[in-house]
Amino acid sequence: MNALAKIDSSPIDVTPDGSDYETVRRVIEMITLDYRDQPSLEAIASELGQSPTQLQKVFTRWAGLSPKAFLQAVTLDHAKRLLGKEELPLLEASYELGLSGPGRLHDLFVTHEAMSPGEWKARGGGLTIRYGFHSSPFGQALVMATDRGLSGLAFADLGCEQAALDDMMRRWPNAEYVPDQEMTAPYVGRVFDRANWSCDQPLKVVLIGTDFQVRVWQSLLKIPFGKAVTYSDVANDIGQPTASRAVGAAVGANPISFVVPCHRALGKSGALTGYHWGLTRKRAILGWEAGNA
DNA sequence: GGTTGTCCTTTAA
DNA sequence: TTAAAGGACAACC
Repeated sequence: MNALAKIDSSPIDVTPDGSDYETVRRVIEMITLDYRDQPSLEAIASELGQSPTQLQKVFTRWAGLSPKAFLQAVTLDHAKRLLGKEELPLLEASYELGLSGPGRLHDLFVTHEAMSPGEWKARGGGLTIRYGFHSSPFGQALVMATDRGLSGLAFADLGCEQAALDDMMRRWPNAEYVPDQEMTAPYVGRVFDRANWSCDQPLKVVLIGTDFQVRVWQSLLKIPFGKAVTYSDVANDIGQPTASRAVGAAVGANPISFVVPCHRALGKSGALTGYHWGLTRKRAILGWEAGNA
């Protein structure tokens, strides 16, 4: 608790555009709330008490897209395009690159290791997890790491940090948690700045979950930037074509959001079906990827 | 759009 | 080991 207080008083703003997210979030909410009568830029701007040009600037800086283009990028139509016709071969193709050894999983270049079932059963017992809050392009980011690598990444809107922390701590109740912003800070720059995505220094992540969950997450890691798959695609990929619904549950339990790109999993129709940290954020991330492709 | 069918994981006896 | 509950689904009114 006092840990939180300390965090609040000394936020580390690693990403300069982090504060833009609050504006962007509200724009997205407005757009999707009444998408039928597409509000004009002027209408949105006045609602937020900003000038249209100012809003345009913030938006473009954040997304790499104008509000209008962003709007396009978040439509059902565009989602279907992400799914594409050739998404299955794509999965197959990257398959052999996959699980053995440090490969090019994820454009972020991730090496991962999974916890053993025994470690999972211990519910994090014997594990020391260091954590810290940092601002990110998608709101406050809660970063968690063990000495073996990144183990958790969660999001929270301003003022809701405690809820996110509770949520994450509930997953591994027996672990020991130590607030340590200095230790977690470097991950933020590493993860959210594409310039730092390279294979020279693969990002180490630790997947803590059941066997099934880990298989699902590994499958997600193979989805390239700017692409998307359906839940049934993932089910196919792990060799259990009828388990799409269980896949959904596993995707939802993903502890390292963004890095494990659970936002690139869509319903078969291309509809965004759900997101643990809020649908708005899923839209934001997808739109951001469209603008930073 | 809502509603139902199905099937697999999880969790708790 | 078994049983019950329930899903970020998908298909079908």
